[in-house]
Amino acid sequence: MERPPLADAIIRSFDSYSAEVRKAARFVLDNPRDVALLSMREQARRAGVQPSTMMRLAKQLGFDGFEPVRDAYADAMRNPANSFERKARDQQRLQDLGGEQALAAKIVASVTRQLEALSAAEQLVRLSDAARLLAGARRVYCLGLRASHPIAWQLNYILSLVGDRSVLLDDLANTGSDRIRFAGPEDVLFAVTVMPYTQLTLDVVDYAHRQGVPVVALTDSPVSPLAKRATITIATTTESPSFYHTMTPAFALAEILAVLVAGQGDTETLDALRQVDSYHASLGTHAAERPFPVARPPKEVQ
Amino acid sequence: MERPPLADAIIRSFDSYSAEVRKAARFVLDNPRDVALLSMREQARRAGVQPSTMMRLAKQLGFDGFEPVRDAYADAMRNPANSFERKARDQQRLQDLGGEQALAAKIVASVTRQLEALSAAEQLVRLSDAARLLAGARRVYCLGLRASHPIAWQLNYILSLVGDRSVLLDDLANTGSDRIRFAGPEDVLFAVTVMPYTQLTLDVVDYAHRQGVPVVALTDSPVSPLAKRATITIATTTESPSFYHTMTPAFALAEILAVLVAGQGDTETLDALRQVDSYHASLGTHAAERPFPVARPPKEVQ
DNA sequence: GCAATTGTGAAACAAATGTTGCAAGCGGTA
DNA sequence: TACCGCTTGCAACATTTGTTTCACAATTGC
Repeated sequence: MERPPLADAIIRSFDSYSAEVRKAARFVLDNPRDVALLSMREQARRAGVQPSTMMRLAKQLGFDGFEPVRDAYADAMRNPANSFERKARDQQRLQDLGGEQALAAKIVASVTRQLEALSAAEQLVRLSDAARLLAGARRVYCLGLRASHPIAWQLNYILSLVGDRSVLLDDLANTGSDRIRFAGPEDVLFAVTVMPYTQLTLDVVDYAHRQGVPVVALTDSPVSPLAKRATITIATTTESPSFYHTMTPAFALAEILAVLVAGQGDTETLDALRQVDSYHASLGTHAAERPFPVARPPKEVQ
Repeated sequence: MERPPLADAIIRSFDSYSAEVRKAARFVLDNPRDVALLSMREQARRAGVQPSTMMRLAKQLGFDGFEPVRDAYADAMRNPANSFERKARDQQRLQDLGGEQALAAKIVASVTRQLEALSAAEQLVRLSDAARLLAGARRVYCLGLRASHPIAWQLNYILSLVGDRSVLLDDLANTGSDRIRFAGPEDVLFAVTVMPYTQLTLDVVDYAHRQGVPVVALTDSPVSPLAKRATITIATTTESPSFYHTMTPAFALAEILAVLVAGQGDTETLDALRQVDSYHASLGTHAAERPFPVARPPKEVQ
């Protein structure tokens, strides 16, 4: 299914839909396969919408009911964008369209391969060990400077959603890491740096290590200078076909780690999320479209 | 669906089936797609067989009923790339792992699949279009708040390595986006937000749009509120098996986009990188692990 | 050739499906 | 305030679904 049947039509008239119908349309756009594979009611459920709304969407698209819509999507799935054929064609197009898109595709391929490798057994063990360590900590100090900033920030952000134990060691006026002074053996320092290693990060980790603070290191090698000081080292790759190394695998790891740590909280996590939700609701932080990040009933949280 | 789920099992025991069940099995083998897309009764009709016979086939295959069979085929259709074999293997491994590691593995798998999708032809076209637009801009304003911060930050960071045209619209004291006042039609605003959309981001984009500033939007749907104001919309997914949506695909996109933009600079980019290198060398930002100054052309800079 | 076993078709079931109609809710207008 | 049109959720509808049951037919072994 290269281009889902009604995608264009939906996008074109999306603005004229009502709020609920939009939710339905969103679902259809995002999950074209499920339109054919799931019952309408099930789709309504997942889209967070009444079955009647799916009907309304179908009718607004000019159909008698939802079944014809399903049929359209089923047809599209029957003659598959023959993955073989299509890949060949895509490859061909890359050749034609020159270096830029080819480079982008190469990077995607490279990063994808690196991500896949993250599900190696030992990685998972490391991750869950690290999660347990972080979950048990009084406070979690997050440190990632320069290129590693997004990674540390992301961990701190997600942890901050579900509690107040996380501290981001970053600030204006070069005072970011000062708060590490208050860390002790019952805390944990989460530190990120990859080659070329940021000196300040190493220094702070060194200090924390001497103070007996356990360290979870996210870095690019088990023999990186960070790893030496770390209680647990999570290693990832940063290779990229371009001039700039990629931080995407590290970012993914931090995200997963954060989710695992939050998951250890269980009910407290859910409470905190609900609280975050109502907080932002009363502040009007978000454009009103759907409740906070809990996209679906959070039954998968553990 | 390279290899239909139960093909092997069916072929293996085909001979032991009765005449009617064989008809059913034959149909399943010949029309694997229809197994997922049609109702069981309809399949029975087409196979020239009673519904009960389909049931019997399912039970002979070791299932409780026909629905699980359908599910198996539906799963196979959802990610055509993943061969059945591989999925089975992954599934097996998940069983062996604890809930926590299983969740981690699931997230990795999900994100990997989403990343793969980024190399679709239209995505690449969008990316390179966006890159061209950004490369031609006088200034590039980067805006991403809350969960989208790492994405905007990353683009700004990489662009800052190779020039001084990038401005991050973020700051202390809620003054972050003020500088958008200076943007005009010869600049570009790069804005990121996903559901639930940050109101301030939408407002700023709105303002910039009215000022005639071209907008490159990185968001989660072609019908997101961001997309309406955007000159070019790059859409990505954020689904995750966990309670928190993933920003990893968006992060990867930003990284790639940044690299493409930097690549347009060519010689200037290389000059800038060399300069960055010597700058950090003289400040001692990085731990000297690598021979310094860089012997080879500096293709990797932090 | 008969009994026992197996395979088959038809009818019946509850559950789930697609669809419809209606009343309550909402925001804007007179 | 009363009214309007539009949107939304709910309950009900007739079908259709997957599944079970059972009587009958076919096949088998003796």
